[in-house]
Amino acid sequence: MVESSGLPADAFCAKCPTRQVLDHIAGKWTVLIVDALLSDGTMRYTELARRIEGVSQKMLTQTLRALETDGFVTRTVHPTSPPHVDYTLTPLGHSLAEPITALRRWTETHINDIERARAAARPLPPTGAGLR
Amino acid sequence: MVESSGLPADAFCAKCPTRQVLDHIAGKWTVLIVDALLSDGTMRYTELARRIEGVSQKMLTQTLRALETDGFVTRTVHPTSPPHVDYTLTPLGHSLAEPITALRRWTETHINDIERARAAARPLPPTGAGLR
DNA sequence: CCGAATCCTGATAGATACTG
DNA sequence: CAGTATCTATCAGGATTCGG
Repeated sequence: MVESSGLPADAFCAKCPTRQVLDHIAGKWTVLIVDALLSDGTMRYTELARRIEGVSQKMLTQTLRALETDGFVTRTVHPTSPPHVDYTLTPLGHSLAEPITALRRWTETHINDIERARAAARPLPPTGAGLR
Repeated sequence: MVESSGLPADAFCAKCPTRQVLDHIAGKWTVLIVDALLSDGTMRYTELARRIEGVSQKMLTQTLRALETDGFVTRTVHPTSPPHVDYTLTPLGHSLAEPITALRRWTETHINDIERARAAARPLPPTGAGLR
């Protein structure tokens, strides 16, 4: 597996472009956006905003633009009033959707085990999950 | 699939614990750490630091602790001098490794398509994908 | 009204230095 | 060796604003 700069794709190497892409994909909202578009086909901006609870307009726009430049979604503006913007997955986006859906599914399936592990790990967690 | 609080697991719902877990898993370093532990079995702190280029000590520690409380890795301290700490995947961690590895593999496989899309999208920045 | 850009502020990642 | 403490740069989120 060799990419255009002639080096092997290796996500463990900080320099490899794979790393940047992985960082995008691993982003908080990417999983949910791609997943939503996979199940619904084409969605409008506000449909996505409503579907993905808790996302801000800023992050939604920002993530969608990143997905667009990476070639995962296409953005179609209908010059109507009120404005109408459609987002849909490209073939590349569809192929990305597979591992991404697998990840969300895994999480939903194993949430019980994880919550049990959390309870067992720390019998008294007040706040601040990280180290501080 | 119903979790302990009696609600269906739904990552699209902001309240669902699945969301928090997904945020962890989708974190920048989690993918690389779990993946490294999968291939190497057991690794020491500095082995992980060396393997995963670009990770800071802070983020490595923080991510490892999160993985530990979520039940994905076990942390074993050998009371020797110098200190010796081993990290290894739990069975739950192993099962998580499958979708995570799939994601990294996908990225490494499709990096060509993505870079092509990026070049086509805008003759400008690769990483500054945010809106400005 | 929808989609998005801007400004402001609190949280978070990262670099560096220090410690048992 | 394996972290911790601290400081700083960066980024996410909220509110507001704007253009069609």
